[in-house]
Amino acid sequence: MDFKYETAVTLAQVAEAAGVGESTVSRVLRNHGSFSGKTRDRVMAAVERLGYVPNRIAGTLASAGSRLVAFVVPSLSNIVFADVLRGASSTLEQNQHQAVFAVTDYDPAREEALVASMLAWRPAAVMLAGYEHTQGTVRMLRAASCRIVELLDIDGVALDLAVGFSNHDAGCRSAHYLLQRHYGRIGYVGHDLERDTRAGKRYAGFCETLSAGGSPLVDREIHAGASSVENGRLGLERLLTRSPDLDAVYFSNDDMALGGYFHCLARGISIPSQLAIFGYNGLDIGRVTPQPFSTIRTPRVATGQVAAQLVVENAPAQVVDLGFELIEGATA
Amino acid sequence: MDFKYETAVTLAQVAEAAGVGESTVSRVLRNHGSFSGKTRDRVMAAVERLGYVPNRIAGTLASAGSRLVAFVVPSLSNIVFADVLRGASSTLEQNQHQAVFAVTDYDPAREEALVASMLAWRPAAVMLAGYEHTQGTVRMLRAASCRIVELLDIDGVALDLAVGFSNHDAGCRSAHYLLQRHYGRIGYVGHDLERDTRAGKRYAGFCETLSAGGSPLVDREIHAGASSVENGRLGLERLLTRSPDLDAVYFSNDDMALGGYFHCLARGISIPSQLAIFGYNGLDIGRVTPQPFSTIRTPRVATGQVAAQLVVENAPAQVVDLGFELIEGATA
DNA sequence: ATGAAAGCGCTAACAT
DNA sequence: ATGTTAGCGCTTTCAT
Repeated sequence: MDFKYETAVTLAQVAEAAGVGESTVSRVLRNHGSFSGKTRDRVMAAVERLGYVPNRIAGTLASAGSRLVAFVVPSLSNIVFADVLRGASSTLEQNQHQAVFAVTDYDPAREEALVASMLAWRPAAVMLAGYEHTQGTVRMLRAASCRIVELLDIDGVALDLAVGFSNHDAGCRSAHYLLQRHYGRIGYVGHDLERDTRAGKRYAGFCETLSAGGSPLVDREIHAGASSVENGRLGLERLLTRSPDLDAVYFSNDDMALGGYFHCLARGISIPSQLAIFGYNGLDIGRVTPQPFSTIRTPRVATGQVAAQLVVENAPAQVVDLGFELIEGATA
Repeated sequence: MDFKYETAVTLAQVAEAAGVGESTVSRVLRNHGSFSGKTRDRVMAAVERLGYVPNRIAGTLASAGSRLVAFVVPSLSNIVFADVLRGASSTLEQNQHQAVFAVTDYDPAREEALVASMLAWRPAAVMLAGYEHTQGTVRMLRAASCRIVELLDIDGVALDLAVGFSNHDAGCRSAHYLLQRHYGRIGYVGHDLERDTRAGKRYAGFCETLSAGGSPLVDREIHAGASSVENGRLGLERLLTRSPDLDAVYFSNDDMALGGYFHCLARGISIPSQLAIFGYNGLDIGRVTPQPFSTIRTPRVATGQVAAQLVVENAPAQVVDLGFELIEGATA
């Protein structure tokens, strides 16, 4: 079977059908410049009749102004990035921009390759997660004439725009909370901190605050792989095998914490009396568990929205701190 | 502060710097046609020196062959679509294609608008969820000279390519399983079936099989909103208030089922002896709960991969049934 | 208010 | 093996 590669209707054909010049059609379609109501009607009629769909490839090339926004995110399965994309995509749509994306799997080298390939589309902006990029990535981005937005992190020096919150502070706040509640033998269960540098920053802040408070971290279990509910469960199991006398555990995020929570349920460990659990992200699921999670809620959708807004209005370089909110649940 | 809108380096500049013609540079860059090793080195050196990044906008316009693939998905927060995108995006990348996306929020009218806007990029293919589209959407897609891929559903007539599995059959299989296990008073908890038509097909198949088996559905609770863990919990609570004597409940998917599971945990309802729970999707999280979920695992990532592969190789129109797998967990 | 014509940066014949 | 030359389908001056 063969496919209909009928050449699409072009603006020139519309112009001819409407009996006007090409530029007139262009003006009418973009509602820019002047034209009479009569011509507009004629043009629109022709557009309708022929089923004309403007070719943005050509339009972009001619006007040198791209309406593409490139997202280079570590993962799509991670609800965090899905939320950011969702927030951004509605704002972008409303402003006639298009989202293009690529997934790095938390690999900086892949990020570099993907940024290169994205830049070939001459996007209006490139959106990245966090501050940790290869030299090559930074060089390319600097050389490109597009906006750069670093998302979900503000602990560092921004290349251009940055929208998010301080992961380091989030770690500190979590530690404060636990100390305040008189937990004293605290452990940590996390995933690959080298790759997820934002989790690394939270961990660092958490440990600093614990130490400053006189109750340094007792033990930790760090899984080399990605964050997941399963790894959280496994991590807590291992941690408790080594250090059964912990009274609280900080998880690298809510997914991991949920795994820990399941482990406790399965083993009959009562929460929080025997063991307190503290997470990060404030996922919806943590509000539906039999005991709502103690965690930190991050403004993920808002991060996407604000980032998109700044790009759309071509705002000056700046760092926007959206903050976060500590949720006092029932698990710690 | 102002931004560096330095005009980017063009192929012509590279050609000049390398002392060769434009087409030679083009050939070298695309590794197509013939050129000497010497010239290749000269060209590559110039590319490197100038930091040249090819402009795909121009390239696409000139070659009339787009390497964009447009995804119009109902939701990104739903892990199902994130998985499909993930599967597709790696395959696409390997073949120098780019994914563009837009989110419909399960609204057919938005789908139509977004398809129109996507078509303006002259994509090589448009990927959609399922078969239910507005007349306008179908007309536009038919008129466009691009491949159309309908994902995650094969219960219907495909426009061009379709990759997925039968949701209707999945519903039937689930019912069979429950009947076989001698559950007899069966209920259903679901979300908006009008919008999520695939869930609707499962529901239909499920009910048919139950009736045929002599144990028609006893009661159902359908939440008007989207699927979520919270709505699953709420739904089960309501259902049990009305029909406390059910012995099994089928959920529209694992997210909803997880909510139901949490409800049981919170209320001390023992699973599966007091109440059996059956889900759909086979999410990872369902394997980590204290009792692994009884559910149906769907090939989401594979759906994305296969769809991308077919597009890349411009395969003839066809329907690919990837099937599904029933997982005998501990909840039913 | 409208049309003509010159590009935008590249690819793809067609020469040589 | 390499250069020359038309476009691709628009937008954008610049006339009129």
